[in-house]
Amino acid sequence: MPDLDAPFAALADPTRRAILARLAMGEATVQDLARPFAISQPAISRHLKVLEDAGLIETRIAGTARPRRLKPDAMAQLWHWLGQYRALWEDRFQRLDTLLDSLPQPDETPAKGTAE
Amino acid sequence: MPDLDAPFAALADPTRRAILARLAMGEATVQDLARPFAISQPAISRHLKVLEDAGLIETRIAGTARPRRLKPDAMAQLWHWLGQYRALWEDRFQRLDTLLDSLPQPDETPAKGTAE
DNA sequence: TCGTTATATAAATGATTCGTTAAATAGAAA
DNA sequence: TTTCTATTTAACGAATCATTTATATAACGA
Repeated sequence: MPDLDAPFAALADPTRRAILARLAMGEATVQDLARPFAISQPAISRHLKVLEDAGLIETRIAGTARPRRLKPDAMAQLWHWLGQYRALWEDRFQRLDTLLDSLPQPDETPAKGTAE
Repeated sequence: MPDLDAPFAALADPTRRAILARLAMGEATVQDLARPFAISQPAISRHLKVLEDAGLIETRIAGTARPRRLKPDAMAQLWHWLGQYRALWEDRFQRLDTLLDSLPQPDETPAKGTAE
């Protein structure tokens, strides 16, 4: 079982998620990634190190530039890990559907729905 | 868009993931959850607070006990967020398959005993 | 070579996290 | 009431994290 701590921790930061969203559109250099943010370039470099240590991105060396690209496998692993629990929320939805189907009319919604 | 920081951060801890795995089998009290771990019960209570603040679990009050139960919706949201990137890793696999199909032979393995 | 650009690393600092033990709270039971 | 049990909260230290500024490295171009 791979290490899940690092990738989950890496995703728990909005700057890093924004970096990933940018990289989903293609390679980008540190400069490209630093530009839209109000934080310094060294801070971006450290975020990139966190992402790379977590296996979420990889680096290519091109002259003095180091374009980063997404490495989606790590995200796929988290996706599958969460999928372990999929039955729980789908079961919940299914039972909710069943409940709704069994209701006579959707006339008025009751108070707050702590679905049990 | 819901807050993703807290749930991702909550999952970046093996003790908390183990707690979730236990709760996937049904409600459990703090005592139940503390037993298998080598850390103190107050430490477990704090982990539970982190999980609850992240929306991953909820608490029911039953006398002096406070059984926790899973709240899978938060995990479903993370699952969907990761699913945004699904095309990337599936595309990667697809291209890998295409590449493999286009190769003439499964080239020689560096191992020596190619038992045929 | 020398200067510029792209990026990383170091040092300093403040915030957060994770664990502990001790004390507080609140219901159950006697 | 008193005492037990379940749990939270407080207080604290060690470790880690995020950010900044300043410095280092490394490749390019003149």
